[in-house]
Amino acid sequence: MGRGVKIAEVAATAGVGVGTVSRVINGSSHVRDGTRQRVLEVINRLGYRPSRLASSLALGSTRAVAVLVPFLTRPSVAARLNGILGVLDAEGYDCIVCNVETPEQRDRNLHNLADPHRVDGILVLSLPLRRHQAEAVMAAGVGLVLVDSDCAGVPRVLVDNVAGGHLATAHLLDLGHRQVAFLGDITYKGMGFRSIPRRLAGYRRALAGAGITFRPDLVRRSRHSVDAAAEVATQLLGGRDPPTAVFAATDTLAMGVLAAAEALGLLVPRDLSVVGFDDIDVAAMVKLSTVRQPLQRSGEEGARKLCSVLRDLPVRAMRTVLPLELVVRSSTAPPLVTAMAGLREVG
Amino acid sequence: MGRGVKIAEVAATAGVGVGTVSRVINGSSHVRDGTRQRVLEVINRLGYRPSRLASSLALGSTRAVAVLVPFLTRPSVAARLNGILGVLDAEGYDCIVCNVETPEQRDRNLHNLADPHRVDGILVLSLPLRRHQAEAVMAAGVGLVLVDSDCAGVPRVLVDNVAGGHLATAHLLDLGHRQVAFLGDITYKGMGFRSIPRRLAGYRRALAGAGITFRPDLVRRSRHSVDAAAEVATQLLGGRDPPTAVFAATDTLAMGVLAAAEALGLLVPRDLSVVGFDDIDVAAMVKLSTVRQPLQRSGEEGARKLCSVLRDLPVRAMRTVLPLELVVRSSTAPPLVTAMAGLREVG
DNA sequence: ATGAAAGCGCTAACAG
DNA sequence: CTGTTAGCGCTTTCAT
Repeated sequence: MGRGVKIAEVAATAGVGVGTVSRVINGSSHVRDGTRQRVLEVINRLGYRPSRLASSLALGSTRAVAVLVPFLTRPSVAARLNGILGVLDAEGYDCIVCNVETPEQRDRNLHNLADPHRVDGILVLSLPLRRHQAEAVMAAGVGLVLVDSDCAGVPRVLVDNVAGGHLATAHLLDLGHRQVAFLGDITYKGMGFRSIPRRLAGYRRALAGAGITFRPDLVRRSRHSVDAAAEVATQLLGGRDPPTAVFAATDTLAMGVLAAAEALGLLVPRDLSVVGFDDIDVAAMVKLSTVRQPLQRSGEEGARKLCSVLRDLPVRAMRTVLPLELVVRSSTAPPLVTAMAGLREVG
Repeated sequence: MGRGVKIAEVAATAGVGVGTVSRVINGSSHVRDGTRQRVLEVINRLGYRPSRLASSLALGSTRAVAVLVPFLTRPSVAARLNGILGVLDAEGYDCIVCNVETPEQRDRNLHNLADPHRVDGILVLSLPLRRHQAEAVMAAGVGLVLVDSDCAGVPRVLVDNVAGGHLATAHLLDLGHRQVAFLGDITYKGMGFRSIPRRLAGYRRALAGAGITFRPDLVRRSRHSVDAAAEVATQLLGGRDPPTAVFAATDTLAMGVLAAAEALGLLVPRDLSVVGFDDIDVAAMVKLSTVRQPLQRSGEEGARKLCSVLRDLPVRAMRTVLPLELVVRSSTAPPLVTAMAGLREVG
């Protein structure tokens, strides 16, 4: 054990040149077996460990990638990040995580991470990039891949949120609901998340497809927390001509709707149907019907894609669209009127 | 804009030496104002950006720290990590996140992260370290701080889990419960988390303090997921001589108990009281009484502590104990028998 | 105040 | 197969 043992010392002790030691370390085949043993022995005896910085500088690669994530504490984000870390670890990359909560943070990070020799690549989660930002990164020779976000010319993995919004809404419509509300989140000034507006588009499309006129008063927004959603939902459900069903753009928002319903004494799904989006862990717990998207897998695919980029391998698909799936649990049912009509018919 | 502009080119263009350019970049005061302007102008014109690796190597510091986290997707972990990232970002450190799910991963990471010039410091979350591991890291000149984990001689921030377990149990006992169960998680082979065993110790101490004999059959374990906990809780509650209350060692486990109760048709808190631990976001949502620990803050304190270590500042406290607080919501109430006795008295 | 030069520790091309 | 040497790009004495 020795502090600060350098390759030269190992070479000298083993009676070889530094080149040979380097070859041994990096598993080059062009080293006689005896020599290798001797070097290895000295390395162990001296407790030598190569300097990461030095080898990275010589190699011209940091063997690290950064991931830009908005709101790390959201379960959906953590799930994606989990997938990313898994493959990056397996591929031997360090993963620098940058939590982003404001547009300034996003831009600052995006800029700084493009510094020479800072990271080999960047994975951006959910945050839409402007063309020039993406180009700046790539022009700097830094690999770039987007997850849950879109930008032409940049490798990306995403889901069809319009289809997802349609899926959720159509489920409610098929059940017989005619007053279906939409609960989205407020636009985080400047962050420009695109997923939720797209889900809203899907909602409108489904309505139109069913010949139902869009009621702007049934579209609400709240901050992205259970409490905030509950508050907004309380107003919505307590107002005049309330909906019999609501499509909440994320499971977290749906939780708020559920809480509001309970507080108002509404039984779900008897008095109110609710469908969410994402299928985070708690969704199953509260038996929420929801649109499931492969969160962890999106992270894995994105990370794999980045690894390809970094190895200069051809990216298999510039744009990978992951499947969405409606998971029906017990937060959705036909509206009371329909159910009663059914009874009447039967009777 | 130029790809690969190096400091020498800037120096040449500005008609100065590289030393001067370096001084300008790093804000050294010993540069004439005119010179500084000229250099700055050239830097901008050429689009020069210093190489992170090169400066780090010269400086002998990576300006990066690693954080070892077990099970990133657990809400409590994400909350802590969020706190860590916040202060590290503010302090200008990159944060490499290493997710750890097995003892081998933990040991491998701990070993590799101690490579020279890999990171300046390591923050370990919840994972207990053996003395020799901690010493190896520190001996390698890498800063080390523990969060939610204990190890003499290492700066750390934690809570008193024994006291927490006592707090939760005493609350139930004070309510009049006499059959109080404990639900912990299975020992993750080799990971050796210590928090939950300590909470169990607090539970036993509270029982003893109330003169109640410990019933081993009331102590159960499950994997750390809502589903698994629900399964175990179902057996517990459906068995002979079931408890009237359960202290679940984490909120996630408590969720399982709640789910099991509902499935069995037990009303909470009328037929069963439940108290959890952590106070993660969902706890409020399901109105779970719980022992709150400052999750995000623990991360912040830990990160701050690490920053002190890295700056060779004296660490204010080797061992910071954060406060615990009982949050009573509506998952706890007196047991039915007691409530009825009370009624009788009144009547 | 500023230029020249010696590292920081390793990799890789080149010669042998 | 292996030793030597020239970088990788920046910081920092040490002179001037």
